[in-house]
Amino acid sequence: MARRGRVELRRIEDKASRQVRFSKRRSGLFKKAFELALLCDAEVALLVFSPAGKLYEYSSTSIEDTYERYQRFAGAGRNANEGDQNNNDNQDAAASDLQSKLRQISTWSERNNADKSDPNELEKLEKLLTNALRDTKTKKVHLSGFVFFHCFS
Amino acid sequence: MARRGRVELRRIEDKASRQVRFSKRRSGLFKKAFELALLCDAEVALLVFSPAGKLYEYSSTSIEDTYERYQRFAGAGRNANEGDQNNNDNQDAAASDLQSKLRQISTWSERNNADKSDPNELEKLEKLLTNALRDTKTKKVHLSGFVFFHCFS
DNA sequence: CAGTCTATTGTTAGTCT
DNA sequence: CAGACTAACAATAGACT
Repeated sequence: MARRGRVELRRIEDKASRQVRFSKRRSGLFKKAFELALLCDAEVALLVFSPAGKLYEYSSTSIEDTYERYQRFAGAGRNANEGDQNNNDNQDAAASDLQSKLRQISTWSERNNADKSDPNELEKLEKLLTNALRDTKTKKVHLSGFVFFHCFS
Repeated sequence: MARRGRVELRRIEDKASRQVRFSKRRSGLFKKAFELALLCDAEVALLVFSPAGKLYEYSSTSIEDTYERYQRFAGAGRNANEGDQNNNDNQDAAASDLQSKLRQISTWSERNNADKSDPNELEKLEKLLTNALRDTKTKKVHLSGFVFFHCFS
Protein backbone atom coordinates (compact mmCIF):
# COMPACT_ATOMS: atom_id res chain seq x y z
CA MET A 1 0.00 0.00 0.00
CA ALA A 2 2.93 2.27 0.29
CA ARG A 3 6.37 2.41 -1.13
CA ARG A 4 8.77 -0.07 0.24
CA GLY A 5 11.85 2.04 0.57
CA ARG A 6 13.31 5.42 0.01
CA VAL A 7 12.92 7.09 -3.33
CA GLU A 8 15.70 6.36 -5.75
CA LEU A 9 17.05 9.45 -7.38
CA ARG A 10 17.10 8.35 -10.93
CA ARG A 11 14.90 8.53 -13.95
CA ILE A 12 11.74 6.47 -13.59
CA GLU A 13 11.83 3.90 -16.33
CA ASP A 14 8.24 2.69 -16.22
CA LYS A 15 6.33 5.05 -18.44
CA ALA A 16 2.97 4.85 -16.70
CA SER A 17 4.48 5.32 -13.31
CA ARG A 18 6.56 8.23 -14.56
CA GLN A 19 3.47 9.95 -15.90
CA VAL A 20 1.54 9.55 -12.65
CA ARG A 21 4.42 10.66 -10.54
CA PHE A 22 5.03 13.61 -12.80
CA SER A 23 1.47 14.74 -12.21
CA LYS A 24 1.64 14.38 -8.47
CA ARG A 25 5.06 15.90 -8.06
CA ARG A 26 4.24 18.74 -10.37
CA SER A 27 1.30 19.64 -8.15
CA GLY A 28 3.53 19.50 -5.13
CA LEU A 29 6.19 21.64 -6.73
CA PHE A 30 3.72 24.31 -7.78
CA LYS A 31 2.21 24.37 -4.35
CA LYS A 32 5.62 24.87 -2.78
CA ALA A 33 6.43 27.62 -5.24
CA PHE A 34 3.19 29.37 -4.41
CA GLU A 35 3.82 29.05 -0.69
CA LEU A 36 7.32 30.43 -0.95
CA ALA A 37 6.08 33.47 -2.80
CA LEU A 38 3.23 34.05 -0.40
CA LEU A 39 4.84 33.29 2.94
CA CYS A 40 8.20 34.85 2.27
CA ASP A 41 7.22 37.61 -0.08
CA ALA A 42 9.48 36.35 -2.83
CA GLU A 43 9.17 36.72 -6.58
CA VAL A 44 8.90 33.29 -8.13
CA ALA A 45 8.68 32.13 -11.73
CA LEU A 46 8.38 28.46 -12.60
CA LEU A 47 8.23 26.80 -16.00
CA VAL A 48 7.78 23.09 -16.50
CA PHE A 49 7.56 21.11 -19.70
CA SER A 50 6.35 17.55 -19.36
CA PRO A 51 8.20 14.87 -21.26
CA ALA A 52 5.29 14.98 -23.68
CA GLY A 53 5.94 18.64 -24.29
CA LYS A 54 3.05 20.15 -22.38
CA LEU A 55 3.63 23.46 -20.62
CA TYR A 56 2.88 24.27 -17.00
CA GLU A 57 3.66 27.64 -15.52
CA TYR A 58 3.43 29.57 -12.31
CA SER A 59 4.46 33.08 -11.52
CA SER A 60 3.89 35.30 -8.54
CA THR A 61 3.94 38.33 -10.84
CA SER A 62 4.51 37.53 -14.48
CA ILE A 63 6.88 35.19 -16.25
CA GLU A 64 7.95 37.91 -18.61
CA ASP A 65 8.72 40.43 -15.89
CA THR A 66 10.65 37.97 -13.81
CA TYR A 67 12.63 36.81 -16.80
CA GLU A 68 13.49 40.38 -17.68
CA ARG A 69 14.64 41.01 -14.16
CA TYR A 70 16.70 37.85 -14.39
CA GLN A 71 18.35 39.04 -17.58
CA ARG A 72 19.26 42.39 -16.14
CA PHE A 73 20.65 40.56 -13.18
CA ALA A 74 22.60 37.80 -14.83
CA GLY A 75 23.41 39.66 -17.99
CA ALA A 76 24.86 42.87 -16.68
CA GLY A 77 27.87 42.09 -14.55
CA ARG A 78 27.93 39.12 -12.27
CA ASN A 79 27.96 41.05 -9.04
CA ALA A 80 25.75 43.92 -10.02
CA ASN A 81 22.98 43.64 -7.54
CA GLU A 82 20.38 46.02 -8.82
CA GLY A 83 19.95 49.16 -6.82
CA ASP A 84 20.75 47.96 -3.40
CA GLN A 85 23.23 46.78 -0.92
CA ASN A 86 26.77 45.65 -1.41
CA ASN A 87 26.04 41.99 -1.36
CA ASN A 88 29.05 40.77 -3.19
CA ASP A 89 28.30 37.24 -4.11
CA ASN A 90 25.66 35.00 -5.38
CA GLN A 91 27.94 32.17 -4.53
CA ASP A 92 25.33 30.32 -2.62
CA ALA A 93 23.06 30.17 -5.60
CA ALA A 94 25.89 29.58 -8.00
CA ALA A 95 27.18 26.74 -5.91
CA SER A 96 23.82 25.06 -5.71
CA ASP A 97 23.47 25.44 -9.40
CA LEU A 98 26.82 23.90 -10.17
CA GLN A 99 26.06 21.08 -7.81
CA SER A 100 22.76 20.33 -9.44
CA LYS A 101 24.37 20.45 -12.85
CA LEU A 102 26.96 17.97 -11.72
CA ARG A 103 24.25 15.75 -10.41
CA GLN A 104 22.45 15.92 -13.70
CA ILE A 105 25.59 15.07 -15.57
CA SER A 106 26.20 12.22 -13.20
CA THR A 107 22.71 10.92 -13.78
CA TRP A 108 22.92 11.37 -17.49
CA SER A 109 26.19 9.61 -17.52
CA GLU A 110 24.86 6.63 -15.64
CA ARG A 111 21.74 6.36 -17.67
CA ASN A 112 23.76 6.64 -20.80
CA ASN A 113 25.87 3.65 -19.97
CA ALA A 114 22.89 1.54 -20.86
CA ASP A 115 21.21 3.75 -23.42
CA LYS A 116 22.11 4.36 -26.96
CA SER A 117 23.12 7.84 -27.62
CA ASP A 118 20.90 10.08 -29.68
CA PRO A 119 21.15 13.64 -30.98
CA ASN A 120 18.60 15.11 -28.57
CA GLU A 121 20.30 13.66 -25.57
CA LEU A 122 23.63 14.83 -26.85
CA GLU A 123 22.22 18.28 -27.30
CA LYS A 124 21.08 18.24 -23.71
CA LEU A 125 24.41 17.01 -22.47
CA GLU A 126 26.21 19.63 -24.42
CA LYS A 127 24.19 22.33 -22.73
CA LEU A 128 24.76 20.84 -19.31
CA LEU A 129 28.46 20.68 -19.92
CA THR A 130 28.63 24.19 -21.24
CA ASN A 131 26.73 25.58 -18.30
CA ALA A 132 28.68 23.57 -15.78
CA LEU A 133 31.91 24.67 -17.31
CA ARG A 134 30.89 28.30 -17.23
CA ASP A 135 29.91 27.96 -13.59
CA THR A 136 33.14 26.20 -12.81
CA LYS A 137 35.13 29.04 -14.28
CA THR A 138 33.07 31.65 -12.51
CA LYS A 139 33.43 29.83 -9.27
CA LYS A 140 37.13 29.42 -9.63
CA VAL A 141 37.50 33.13 -9.93
CA HIS A 142 35.46 33.69 -6.85
CA LEU A 143 37.21 31.06 -4.85
CA SER A 144 39.81 32.64 -2.67
CA GLY A 145 40.55 29.79 -0.37
CA PHE A 146 37.08 29.53 1.05
CA VAL A 147 34.72 26.70 0.82
CA PHE A 148 31.13 27.09 -0.04
CA PHE A 149 29.77 23.95 -1.47
CA HIS A 150 26.18 23.78 -0.67
CA CYS A 151 23.95 20.76 -1.01
CA PHE A 152 20.25 20.35 -1.31
CA SER A 153 20.27 17.13 0.57
CA MET B 1 10.50 22.13 19.93
CA ALA B 2 8.34 21.98 16.94
CA ARG B 3 5.64 24.14 15.53
CA ARG B 4 2.45 24.10 17.46
CA GLY B 5 -0.06 23.99 14.66
CA ARG B 6 -0.44 23.89 10.94
CA VAL B 7 1.22 26.50 8.81
CA GLU B 8 -0.81 29.60 8.23
CA LEU B 9 -0.87 30.59 4.62
CA ARG B 10 -0.11 34.21 4.88
CA ARG B 11 2.89 36.46 4.72
CA ILE B 12 5.24 35.98 7.64
CA GLU B 13 5.44 39.28 9.46
CA ASP B 14 8.48 38.67 11.62
CA LYS B 15 11.42 39.64 9.50
CA ALA B 16 14.01 37.32 11.00
CA SER B 17 11.69 34.36 10.82
CA ARG B 18 10.74 35.20 7.26
CA GLN B 19 14.39 35.26 6.26
CA VAL B 20 15.15 31.91 7.85
CA ARG B 21 12.08 30.27 6.45
CA PHE B 22 12.84 31.69 3.03
CA SER B 23 16.23 30.03 3.13
CA LYS B 24 14.88 26.69 4.19
CA ARG B 25 11.91 26.66 1.88
CA ARG B 26 13.99 27.82 -1.04
CA SER B 27 16.28 24.84 -0.55
CA GLY B 28 13.29 22.56 -0.42
CA LEU B 29 11.76 24.05 -3.54
CA PHE B 30 14.96 23.75 -5.52
CA LYS B 31 15.38 20.19 -4.42
CA LYS B 32 11.86 19.35 -5.56
CA ALA B 33 12.42 21.06 -8.88
CA PHE B 34 15.59 19.10 -9.39
CA GLU B 35 13.87 15.85 -8.49
CA LEU B 36 10.98 16.47 -10.85
CA ALA B 37 13.35 17.08 -13.72
CA LEU B 38 15.45 14.08 -12.90
CA LEU B 39 12.81 11.52 -11.97
CA CYS B 40 10.22 12.46 -14.55
CA ASP B 41 12.45 13.64 -17.34
CA ALA B 42 10.85 17.08 -17.41
CA GLU B 43 12.32 20.41 -18.44
CA VAL B 44 12.22 22.75 -15.49
CA ALA B 45 13.21 26.38 -15.07
CA LEU B 46 12.91 28.14 -11.75
CA LEU B 47 13.68 31.74 -10.87
CA VAL B 48 13.42 33.13 -7.36
CA PHE B 49 14.13 36.63 -6.12
CA SER B 50 14.38 37.01 -2.38
CA PRO B 51 12.63 39.98 -0.79
CA ALA B 52 16.10 41.51 -0.58
CA GLY B 53 16.50 41.21 -4.32
CA LYS B 54 18.92 38.32 -4.46
CA LEU B 55 18.60 35.92 -7.36
CA TYR B 56 18.41 32.14 -7.16
CA GLU B 57 17.98 30.01 -10.22
CA TYR B 58 17.66 26.43 -11.28
CA SER B 59 17.28 24.95 -14.69
CA SER B 60 17.43 21.43 -15.98
CA THR B 61 18.84 22.73 -19.26
CA SER B 62 19.14 26.50 -19.42
CA ILE B 63 16.91 29.33 -18.32
CA GLU B 64 17.25 31.02 -21.66
CA ASP B 65 16.31 27.97 -23.68
CA THR B 66 13.34 27.13 -21.54
CA TYR B 67 12.10 30.69 -21.66
CA GLU B 68 12.41 30.70 -25.42
CA ARG B 69 10.48 27.50 -25.61
CA TYR B 70 7.88 29.04 -23.35
CA GLN B 71 7.55 32.04 -25.61
CA ARG B 72 7.13 29.97 -28.72
CA PHE B 73 4.57 27.96 -26.84
CA ALA B 74 2.61 30.76 -25.27
CA GLY B 75 2.88 32.94 -28.30
CA ALA B 76 1.48 30.45 -30.76
CA GLY B 77 -1.56 28.36 -29.89
CA ARG B 78 -1.85 27.22 -26.32
CA ASN B 79 -2.34 23.56 -27.04
CA ALA B 80 0.00 23.42 -29.94
CA ASN B 81 2.14 20.52 -28.96
CA GLU B 82 5.24 21.39 -30.87
CA GLY B 83 6.44 19.08 -33.51
CA ASP B 84 8.27 16.34 -31.84
CA GLN B 85 9.94 13.70 -31.52
CA ASN B 86 10.21 9.98 -31.07
CA ASN B 87 13.58 9.64 -32.56
CA ASN B 88 14.36 6.19 -31.49
CA ASP B 89 16.66 4.25 -33.59
CA ASN B 90 20.22 5.07 -33.39
CA GLN B 91 23.03 2.69 -33.40
CA ASP B 92 25.95 4.82 -32.60
CA ALA B 93 27.73 2.09 -30.77
CA ALA B 94 30.87 4.12 -30.45
CA ALA B 95 30.78 4.16 -26.70
CA SER B 96 34.30 5.31 -26.60
CA ASP B 97 36.14 7.95 -24.88
CA LEU B 98 33.20 10.17 -24.14
CA GLN B 99 31.69 7.60 -21.88
CA SER B 100 34.76 7.14 -19.80
CA LYS B 101 34.99 10.90 -19.40
CA LEU B 102 31.40 10.99 -18.29
CA ARG B 103 32.13 8.30 -15.78
CA GLN B 104 34.97 10.35 -14.40
CA ILE B 105 32.71 13.34 -14.09
CA SER B 106 30.10 11.19 -12.47
CA THR B 107 32.56 9.96 -9.92
CA TRP B 108 33.86 13.42 -9.25
CA SER B 109 30.37 14.72 -8.92
CA GLU B 110 29.34 12.10 -6.40
CA ARG B 111 32.46 12.39 -4.36
CA ASN B 112 32.04 16.11 -4.31
CA ASN B 113 28.62 15.89 -2.75
CA ALA B 114 30.39 15.15 0.46
CA ASP B 115 33.70 16.84 -0.14
CA LYS B 116 34.59 20.43 0.18
CA SER B 117 35.41 22.14 -3.00
CA ASP B 118 38.86 23.47 -3.57
CA PRO B 119 40.67 25.19 -6.42
CA ASN B 120 42.66 22.13 -7.43
CA GLU B 121 39.61 19.97 -7.71
CA LEU B 122 37.86 22.67 -9.66
CA GLU B 123 40.81 22.82 -11.99
CA LYS B 124 40.49 19.11 -12.58
CA LEU B 125 36.78 19.33 -13.13
CA GLU B 126 37.24 22.12 -15.58
CA LYS B 127 39.55 19.98 -17.66
CA LEU B 128 37.17 17.05 -17.58
CA LEU B 129 34.30 19.24 -18.65
CA THR B 130 36.27 20.84 -21.43
CA ASN B 131 37.33 17.50 -22.82
CA ALA B 132 33.88 15.98 -22.52
CA LEU B 133 32.36 18.98 -24.20
CA ARG B 134 34.76 18.80 -27.08
CA ASP B 135 33.95 15.13 -27.58
CA THR B 136 30.27 15.80 -27.34
CA LYS B 137 30.47 18.35 -30.10
CA THR B 138 32.50 16.08 -32.28
CA LYS B 139 30.09 13.27 -31.76
CA LYS B 140 27.11 15.46 -32.44
CA VAL B 141 28.52 16.42 -35.80
CA HIS B 142 28.95 12.78 -36.67
CA LEU B 143 25.51 11.87 -35.49
CA SER B 144 23.91 14.73 -37.33
CA GLY B 145 25.61 13.59 -40.46
CA PHE B 146 24.30 10.14 -39.86
CA VAL B 147 20.73 11.23 -39.31
CA PHE B 148 20.86 13.57 -42.24
CA PHE B 149 22.15 10.83 -44.45
CA HIS B 150 19.34 8.52 -43.45
CA CYS B 151 16.62 11.09 -43.95
CA PHE B 152 17.60 11.78 -47.50
CA SER B 153 18.58 8.49 -48.91
C1' DC C 1 -6.29 9.25 -16.60
C1' DA C 2 -7.94 11.96 -12.19
C1' DG C 3 -9.26 10.99 -7.29
C1' DT C 4 -9.06 8.20 -2.75
C1' DC C 5 -6.54 5.80 0.72
C1' DT C 6 -2.64 4.80 3.75
C1' DA C 7 1.96 3.34 5.16
C1' DT C 8 6.16 5.64 4.79
C1' DT C 9 9.37 8.79 3.78
C1' DG C 10 10.21 13.67 3.45
C1' DT C 11 9.97 18.57 4.94
C1' DT C 12 10.22 22.06 8.23
C1' DA C 13 9.35 25.53 12.44
C1' DG C 14 11.20 26.46 16.47
C1' DT C 15 15.09 25.95 19.39
C1' DC C 16 19.72 25.48 20.48
C1' DT C 17 24.69 25.69 19.32
C1' DC D 1 23.95 33.48 10.94
C1' DA D 2 24.62 28.75 9.23
C1' DG D 3 23.92 23.96 10.91
C1' DA D 4 22.15 20.33 14.07
C1' DC D 5 18.16 18.54 16.20
C1' DT D 6 13.48 16.82 16.51
C1' DA D 7 8.53 16.79 17.06
C1' DA D 8 5.06 17.54 14.20
C1' DC D 9 3.10 18.24 9.77
C1' DA D 10 3.18 17.45 4.71
C1' DA D 11 4.06 14.94 0.45
C1' DT D 12 3.79 10.94 -2.01
C1' DA D 13 4.33 5.77 -4.06
C1' DG D 14 1.62 2.26 -4.96
C1' DA D 15 -2.75 0.03 -5.00
C1' DC D 16 -7.54 0.75 -6.03
C1' DT D 17 -11.70 2.98 -7.99
